[in-house]
Amino acid sequence: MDNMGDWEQKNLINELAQGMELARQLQIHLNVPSSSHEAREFLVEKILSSYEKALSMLNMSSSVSEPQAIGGAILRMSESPPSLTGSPRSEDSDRELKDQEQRDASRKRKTLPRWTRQVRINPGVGLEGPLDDGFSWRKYGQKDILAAKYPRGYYRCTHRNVQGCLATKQVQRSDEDPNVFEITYRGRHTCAQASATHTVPAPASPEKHEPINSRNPAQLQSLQPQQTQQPSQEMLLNFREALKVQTENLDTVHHYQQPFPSFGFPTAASTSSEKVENQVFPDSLIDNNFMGSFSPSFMSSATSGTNYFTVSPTGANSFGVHQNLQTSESAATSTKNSPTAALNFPFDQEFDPNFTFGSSGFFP
DNA sequence: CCCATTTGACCAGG
DNA sequence: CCTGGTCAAATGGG
Repeated sequence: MDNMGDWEQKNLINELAQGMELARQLQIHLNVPSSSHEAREFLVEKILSSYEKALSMLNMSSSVSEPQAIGGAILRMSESPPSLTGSPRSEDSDRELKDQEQRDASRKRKTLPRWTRQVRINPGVGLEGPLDDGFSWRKYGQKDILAAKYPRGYYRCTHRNVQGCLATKQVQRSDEDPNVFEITYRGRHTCAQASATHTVPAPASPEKHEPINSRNPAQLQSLQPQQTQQPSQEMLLNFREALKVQTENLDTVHHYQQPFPSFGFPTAASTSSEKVENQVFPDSLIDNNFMGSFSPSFMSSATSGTNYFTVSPTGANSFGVHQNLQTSESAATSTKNSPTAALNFPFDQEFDPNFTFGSSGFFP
């Protein structure tokens, strides 16, 4: 970051500023009922592409010099250059012909977007679990990967059967830095994750209701024909989570210190986005359109900083996400006999610092 | 009793 | 043939 040329930085700022401007426009559009779908869609597209550009700039400048040194952020699209762990594509095993839908899906899968996020957890303290992104995942497999010290965990969206949500993620602990997890997401969530605040008129299914305190970051961009899927979803989700916390705090305490100490939103809200959210953005809006949860001040501060996410046990706990939290927590704390679970520290595994990643296909 | 995780087998692509 | 990804029966926790 420091080594980013000014011109580059300028471009970046430019891009972000534009994104902000577009977001503002979108905001206006959203408040005008007569605004057309197309117009909104269009704006969203532009905003997304704007962020995409900005991100790629960041990635370029950071990866050229220090791949992940700064623990920086690193969202990568599949098209982007190699460098990432030699995890090639290879996918699509449409053996799941159970649904004809899934067939289409499997076909789609080839084109499914894939992006990787590196998450650094807080060392030291035992608990590392909550690499939680707000979605509930269900583990469906684990595999030892050649040339990788740690096994890779496979997760799919919990609501896959019910809603046909094809989102998937893989969690791979980094070889060199055990505090870093590479999480590869595949596909976008189409499920109306919990928080049936409104949405699905599902007849009060006797399901286990998430003990969600207030309401879970509703991740429902579902019915949107978004073909171009991007990491944005992921990021924005995090932003919203942060925002959510702010909102809550604003309700009660008007002076939040650090809702999430090491969550990677250091100077965020430096401008203290005060009541902006609640007023400017109606609830429904926030739930339905993730863009809506952007307050200019928050966005600018958040995006200008590093966009990597460090997870701290306590910090994430306060987010009130459970499913995942529970599982990972139990795995990490109660230390099961098997070295698995999303983010369980395989302390019980061999731990030889075999830093010779040069031998494997890590580097050409 | 229900449901998520575990774990070895299975499958398809390279 | 090897490897990564997924399935599904068994397992265990709540």
